[in-house]
Formats: sequence, structure tokens, C-alpha cells
Amino acid sequence: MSKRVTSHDVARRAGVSRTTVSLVLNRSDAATFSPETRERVLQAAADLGYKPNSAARMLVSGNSETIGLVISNKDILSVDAFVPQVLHGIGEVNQRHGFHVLLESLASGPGAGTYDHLVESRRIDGLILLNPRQDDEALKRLIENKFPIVLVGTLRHPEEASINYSASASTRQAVDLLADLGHRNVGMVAFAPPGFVAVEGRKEALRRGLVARGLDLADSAVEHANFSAESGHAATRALLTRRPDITAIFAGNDTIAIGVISAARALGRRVPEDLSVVGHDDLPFAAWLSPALTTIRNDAVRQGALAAEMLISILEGKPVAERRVRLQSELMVRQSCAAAPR
Amino acid sequence: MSKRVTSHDVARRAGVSRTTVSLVLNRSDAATFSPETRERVLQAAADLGYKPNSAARMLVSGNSETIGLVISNKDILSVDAFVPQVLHGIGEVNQRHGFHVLLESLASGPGAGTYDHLVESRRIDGLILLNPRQDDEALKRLIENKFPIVLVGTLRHPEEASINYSASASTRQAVDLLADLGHRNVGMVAFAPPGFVAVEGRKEALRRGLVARGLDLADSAVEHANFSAESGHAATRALLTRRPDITAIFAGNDTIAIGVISAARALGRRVPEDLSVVGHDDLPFAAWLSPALTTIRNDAVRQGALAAEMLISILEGKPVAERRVRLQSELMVRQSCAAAPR
DNA sequence: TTGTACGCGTTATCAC
DNA sequence: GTGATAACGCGTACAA
Repeated sequence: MSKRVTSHDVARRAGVSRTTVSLVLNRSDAATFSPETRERVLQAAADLGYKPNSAARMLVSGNSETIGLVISNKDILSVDAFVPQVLHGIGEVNQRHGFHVLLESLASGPGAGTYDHLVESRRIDGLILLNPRQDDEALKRLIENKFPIVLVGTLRHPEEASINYSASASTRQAVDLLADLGHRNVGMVAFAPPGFVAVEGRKEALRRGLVARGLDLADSAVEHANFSAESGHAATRALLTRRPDITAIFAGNDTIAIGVISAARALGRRVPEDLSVVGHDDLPFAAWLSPALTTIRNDAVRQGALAAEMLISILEGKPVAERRVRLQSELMVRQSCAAAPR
Repeated sequence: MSKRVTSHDVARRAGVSRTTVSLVLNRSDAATFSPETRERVLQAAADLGYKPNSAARMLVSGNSETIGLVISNKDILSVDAFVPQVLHGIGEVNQRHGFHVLLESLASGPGAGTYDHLVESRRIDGLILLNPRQDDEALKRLIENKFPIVLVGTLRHPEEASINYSASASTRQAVDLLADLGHRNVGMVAFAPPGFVAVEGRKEALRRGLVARGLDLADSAVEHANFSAESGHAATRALLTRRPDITAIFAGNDTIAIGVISAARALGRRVPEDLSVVGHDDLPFAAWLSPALTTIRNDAVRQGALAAEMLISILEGKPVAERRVRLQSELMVRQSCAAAPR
């Protein structure tokens, strides 16, 4: 690569001092320079293609204009399309604010201490964390130490900053839809093992919805998958074998729903005629599955964008109106639910 | 956050100089210190929880131990599960080598000059680029300037370093499979507009495969989608309306295949009885679609890992045996192809 | 309006 | 074996 251009080079070319260069370039507001000087500096910088060395800038300013995004390997491998959506939301906001994203994928598990390296090396100014686990102590410590961190999801920690959404209302709607179609035995295939807050949240929302209609969610009606469509398939086989009376299944997410549908077919059940399926997330492909998936919309792009906005506000010291944003989800009714077979 | 610990603090606590601290901590090979001093330093660092400030380290060493990954928004939104797979492969290798990934999503389009900011701010040491476009001049310039960059895909540039794979053999197999099943009119729905190397490559592989069997790929048998399942649906509708004689479709990737299947159904064609479909990539969900998708496997995790390995080797000045790695793809035969209707 | 001088935390070089 | 000193490139008081 061609030799790097320093502020010194720019200064020389413009015939001014490095101070002037720095001031002109960084303080656009300061009208404290002659338009002529200003112009010369800008011109020289452009001619030379000057880009400040970010390391030096970081060192002196103490921040990196970079936010970390931590994702467990399991998630990234298999929650599939959800992560990119969030990423997209974050990316767009970042670009507007000149921030960068450092992606850290960590081995799964409680992962104690895994953020510390990132945080303490000062490589990042703040952190966005997807799908936290309830038992993540390292994370709690970070929050309590006031490290700037925004959750996509929630830890139900009083001090957390988070973008979360409520599945209650739309889950309730979905339950109503199914109950009205005559379903009495409803099951669930969670997207991950117990311990993830989102898993428990979705399960609870379903339970409450069912109870409100005089139904229930027996433990025998719940299986836990493990992120992938494949695991969804296996879990559904187990579930329907144990509880063949079940006529409707809530899938923990849309990827799991693919597995649910495939397992149903493998067991000789048509969807939706013999088994109704409700997904979760409304990933872009959901509407194009066969049958088109009825699912609870959880706008990942929006959540990513909001999380990034909030984090950047915190980092810039701007006031944040609400530190715990709660969005409403929305039921997308499509073709995967039908009247209960009799 | 608690005050940061500098090497100076460690030095004081251990009763040695900063130099000693640095040498002990960074040069595990240098036997040039008394075991006792060595121990004292290590102990002090551990007690204080010392983590070197990465900005300072970057400034002096000139590299950031970070690799950039540039992804166009369009990709990340819609090629969906492919990107996370690659990311996963990269992440694993990086973790082993202590590297980080900086993710830059750029607005789509030719995007001239978009990497420059990243590159010249010295924020990253090297770059991995997915799915390059043939007309990306900024990229070519970067390669010609010897900036360390590894493509996942290819630009067919003599100086490039790339991880690529050949779809020829397995496309040929797929064509044979279909031809043997009696299909004569085969179409294609590309995953993106013309201009992406991978789009053209897949199309050419198909054309050659067909010609080898005495068939052809007329222009009227090709439609271009635009990354999403939805666009695959629309493109397929157009294709099958224009060429109702087509009985088998190669989808540009598995996400597009979802759209192809859904469009076929919407037009009253059963898959695979009335229309055979071949996907591309073998994303984790492909085996669980209904019908299970016959697809050309393109191991994204492996490609990501290989790209990261290669880039890190280049960065560390290690010899790289092959700068243009070419993997073989593999046909996964499942349920989405059947005898041509007559 | 501009220049000088210093600090940020680390590492390399060269004395001791 | 160990320690002082000088960079790395930038931002910014402070002096001029």
C-alpha cells in the first residue's frame, strides 16, 4: 500500500500547522478560521486522501466509535436469518453516526468473563447483546458497573437498557384464532433450551393466552429444540408421538417452524388440515413457505436500529427517554392455521 | 467503569520498569528474564487485571489484529442464512488467532471507494469480501495495491486471493439427474441481478451442463430475482408464465428456492410432481423444507474458515500455498426432483 | 489566527 | 537481566 498520509503531511501541503489541520477538520462549528485557510486545509486533505489514523485518535480520545456485538456461535449458526436482520438495523444507524461494529462470536455456554477482554481492551465503547441468558453473571456485572450496554431482549434487571418486545397481545390473538377454530390441545416447540429469557417469555405468553381461554399448556405439551430446523423436526416428532392429540403447535421461531412442518408431514399429518402451526419472528421467508406461515412478527431490523440508536445516545451522553423500550408484536395471519380436525 | 490499569501500574506494583512488563508479557520466548522477576510481573498483572490498551498497541505496532468483512445491505438482509454461516467460520478461526472482525455493511451498488475509509483509517489489517461484483473497480484497485484481501467468491483477477468453489461438477450431476428423469425444458431463477460473479458462474455452469446433454438454456428460460424469497416468487411467476413448458428450475440459492416452490404452488403446480426444483447452497434449513430440497452444497462455514485462515497467514507473512483455492461442491439429492410430467 | 509542547499507553532500541 | 528513552499520530491547552 502507498505510504500513509499523516496530519503532518496535510499541514505541510497547506502551509499551516498540524493544529490548524486538526481544528479545521474536527471542529466544523468553530468559525475561528479564515475561509481561505480553511479551504486550503480541506483541499490539501482531499488531495492527499488524508484519513486520520484511528488508533492514534482512539488513544487520545479514549473512545473507538465502535460498538461490539456479541453472539453465541449457536445462535449465529442457526437462528439464521434473525441475526442478519438485527445486524442490518444496527448497520444502518451506525453508518449515519460513523460508528463501526465489532462482531464477537463467543463459544456457547454461560461464557463468564468472555466480554471482559473486549471491554477492557478498550476496543469498543459499548455493547449490544442479543438474546441474553438469565444466568449470565458476567453480563450482570457489566451492567452494574455501568458499562454502556443495550440488550436486544431483556434480563429483567432494573438497571438494564434494552429493546424488548411483548409477545403477549399477539400470542393472545393467535390463541384466540386457534381456539375459535376449535383447537383444544395446543403444544409448543421452543427454539432453544430453557435458560434463555426469550424462550421462557414466549412460553409464558402462550400459557397465559391459553389459560385466558380456559385451556392450558401442560408440561407434556412442550418440547425444547436447539436453534436449528433439524432440532425442530426432532422435537416435534417427540412431541407428537407423546401427545398425538395435539392439533396446533406454536413454534419458537420461524426456523423451528420449518422443522415442525416437516415433522408433521413425516408423521403423515397435513399442514394446516391436520395440524396448525404458528411461527414467531416473521423472517422474510415466512410468507413464502408452503403453506405461508402464520407467525408473530418481531421486527428484528427495527430492534437492531433502536438498540444502536439507544447505545449511541448513551455513548454521546444524550438523554435517553426510556431505557427499557417495549415494542408490540403483531400477528401475521396467513395459511398455516385451519379448523381443528375432528 | 473502574479506572483502567496501565502497564505503568503493573510495573510499579512489581517493582520493575514498564519495559520489563512489556517484554515479559509479550515475548513468551525471551528467556532473558530471571524467573523471579517474570513471576512478579505476571502476578502483578493478574492482581490488577491488566489488559493492554489496544489503541496504544495498534498505534505503535501498526496493525489492529482486526479483519474487516464487507457486506452489502442487500446481501445481509436477504441472502439470509448464508452470511451467518460464513461469519461463523470466520469467527472460529479468528478466535484461535486472537483476531477480531469488523463488520461493515455498505449500501448496495457499485460502491466505489467505500472500503477506502476502513482501509485507510488503519482500523483493519485485511479484508474479507463476500460475493464480489465484476464491476467493482475500488476492489480491483485494492487488490492491485496489494492490500491484504481474500475473496469468498472470485473476481477472476490474476492477483486475487480467493476461496471459491466450482459448481460445475455437481451442476452437471444435477442436470444428469433431471435429464434422466425426462426433463427437456429447464429454467433458472438467478439469486441476484446480472453483474455478480456468482450469478454468472452458476448460470454458465448450468448452461454447460445442459449443452453436454444436448439441451440448452435459452435466454427466455432465465429470470433474475433479487436476493429474497419474495423476489424468487415473483421471478418464477414471470418465468413460468412466459415459458409454461418448463418442468424443472434451478434456483440461484435455497432462499430463492423457497420462492420458486411457493410460486409453483400458486400457479397450481405441485413440487416435485409437476415441477422439479434444485436449490443451491444447502443452508441448514434446506433438508427440512417440504419437499426436502435437492440442492448443490456450498459449504459456507468452511469457506469462511478457509478465507480467515488464508488472510491471517498473509497478514502474518506466512507462505500461502495456494492463493486461489477452489473447492468442489456436492449435489445433495433429496425430494424436490421427480420425473417430468408428460 | 496560528504554533509549541505535551500526553495518551505501548513497544523497539540501545545503554547499563 | 534490566531500565531509560524515543517514537507511533493525533488532539488540545496554552502561549504568541
